[in-house]
Amino acid sequence: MRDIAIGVLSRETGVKVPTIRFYEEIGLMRAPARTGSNRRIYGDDDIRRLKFIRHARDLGFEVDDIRTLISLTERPQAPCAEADSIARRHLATVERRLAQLGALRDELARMVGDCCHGQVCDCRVIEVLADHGQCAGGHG
Amino acid sequence: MRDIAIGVLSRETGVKVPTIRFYEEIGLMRAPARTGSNRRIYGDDDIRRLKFIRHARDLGFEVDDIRTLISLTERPQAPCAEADSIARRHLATVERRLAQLGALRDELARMVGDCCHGQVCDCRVIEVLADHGQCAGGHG
DNA sequence: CCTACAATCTCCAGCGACTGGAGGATCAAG
DNA sequence: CTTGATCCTCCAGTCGCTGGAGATTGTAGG
Repeated sequence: MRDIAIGVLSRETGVKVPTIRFYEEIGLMRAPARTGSNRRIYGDDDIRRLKFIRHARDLGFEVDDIRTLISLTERPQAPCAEADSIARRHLATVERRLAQLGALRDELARMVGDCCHGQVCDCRVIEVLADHGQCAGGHG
Repeated sequence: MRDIAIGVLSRETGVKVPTIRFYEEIGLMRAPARTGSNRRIYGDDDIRRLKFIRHARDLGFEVDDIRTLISLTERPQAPCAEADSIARRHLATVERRLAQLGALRDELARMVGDCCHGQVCDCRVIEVLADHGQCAGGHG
């Protein structure tokens, strides 16, 4: 078990130092041991854990979900139904966002494409924004 | 010009009352006239403006961009190049997000699909999250 | 006219997920 | 011994809202 300083942990995981401390504060990372001069000492476990957290965040999982996922990794005999359902729920969210974003892109593309590059008073961009009726968008 | 109370404005635009006040605070909505008893009085212009704001927010434009777009609508003779460039920039952002989210969906779908619904120790969801190498994800 | 109750007002704290600065202590290298 | 990097804690700010407290005002019914 190497002794890893927070800066090294940061470099190895790509998570900024203040963010690591923040993760400790909110209980995603456990409070590590300290040196005599009060500096945090991490080990390889912490690198793994932080990479897990970071990866999950990159995938857009919320902190609460990550907390659950981590507690699952600590009970490896537990059925994985819960992990599965978190992932499924998240997948559904992502697919919803994807659909919304696709519609949004189409609308933006149309706005930009139709713009005759003249004056604002004739600008499709402004017009589309001003007239809600032109768009099929939901939101949420 | 009807006299419209903030609650009516809220109902007509789908923007919550505190949000309207917030928009006033940050200068998206102008400060309206008041009644003798200090209540905000809006007009039809304000409905239009708030709908514009809401629509732009729904489309994911940031408040700063909306501020610019609004100031453009108030100079209708100005060339629309700026509105166009804001929309283009936003379109590019949306397309980037869309691509990322697509990759994310694929990864999540794979995670969920590969999960054998057994124990956590064999769970693909957990495994994929733990092993960053398995994923092609960038982030930002 | 009185009573409810709804709507409004201001102020301010909180959300999520960080980010970064101030001001001080400590460490490693030259 | 000095320099500069790193670390510490604390706290305020980011963005775009959201909602509660506590006071006031408007409106409808009895």
